[in-house]
Amino acid sequence: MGYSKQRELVKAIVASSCAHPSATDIYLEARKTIPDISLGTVYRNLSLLSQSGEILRIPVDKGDRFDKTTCCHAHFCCVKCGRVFDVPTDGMAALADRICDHGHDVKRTTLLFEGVCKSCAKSDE
Amino acid sequence: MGYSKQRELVKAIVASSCAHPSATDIYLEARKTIPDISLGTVYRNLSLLSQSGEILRIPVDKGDRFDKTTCCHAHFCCVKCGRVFDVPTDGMAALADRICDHGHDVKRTTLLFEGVCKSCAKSDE
DNA sequence: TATAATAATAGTGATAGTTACTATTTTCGA
DNA sequence: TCGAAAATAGTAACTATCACTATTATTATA
Repeated sequence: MGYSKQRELVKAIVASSCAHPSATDIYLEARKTIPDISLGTVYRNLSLLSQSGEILRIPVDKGDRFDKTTCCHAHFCCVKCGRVFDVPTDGMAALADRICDHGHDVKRTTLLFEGVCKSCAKSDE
Repeated sequence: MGYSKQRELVKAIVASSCAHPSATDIYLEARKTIPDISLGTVYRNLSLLSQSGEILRIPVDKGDRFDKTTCCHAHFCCVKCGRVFDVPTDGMAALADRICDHGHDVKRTTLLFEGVCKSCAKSDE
């Protein structure tokens, strides 16, 4: 994997965001810096970066979301507003180990909780 | 939700399968019994059945998969052959409880491991 | 049982997220 | 500096899923 300012930008946007942006979010943000960046380039780089482990792909109901890779954590996604929250957790590594004991090779772990977040529940009343 | 033989069939197919079939898998299987069942009907019933908790929807990389057991367990998906394995686990409910303590309302929990399964790793050598 | 209201269907078309393709441009080593 | 390799922009294609509509099946009721 060589260098391109587009890939650096995509990585920087994911790294600086706490909102778990979608590919389209990242595309729109990237266009502020490189106006003619193409959506395909954003998708390709998101795939490359998540394959190499530099960012994390979160498979949510409608389209994927992306996260900077910090330590192992889970996500909570509100089915109403679509926001994704981080959930610190431990014990997941132990579970993955158990699968590896069976001869499988775990490359990626996704723990996702979905429901209605506090503020959406409030605005429902 | 009333009755329809199409919905019964979709439910029966999911209930009798251990392979975590996709919507298309279920559609193809259903056509053996009801040749003119439509793909839209399969999708609609899969949505209805998973909403009512009669079956479980598993969001995998490419398209969703469905499972008969709705009791809490995780999945391991092989990125090579696409097969989905069940992973029994406990402690997930405790995690969901912790999120609820923050005022959120957890409706669905997805714990997905991805990697290369034993037999795919073997056939790689 | 007959019938009217309701729900579900088949078939088709539309949508959205994502990937593939190609000609052009950029990167980077020699 | 030059040329091979990689990356890009732009567009088109693909796939999973959902929406729409006329028709058919189910169900409640008289």
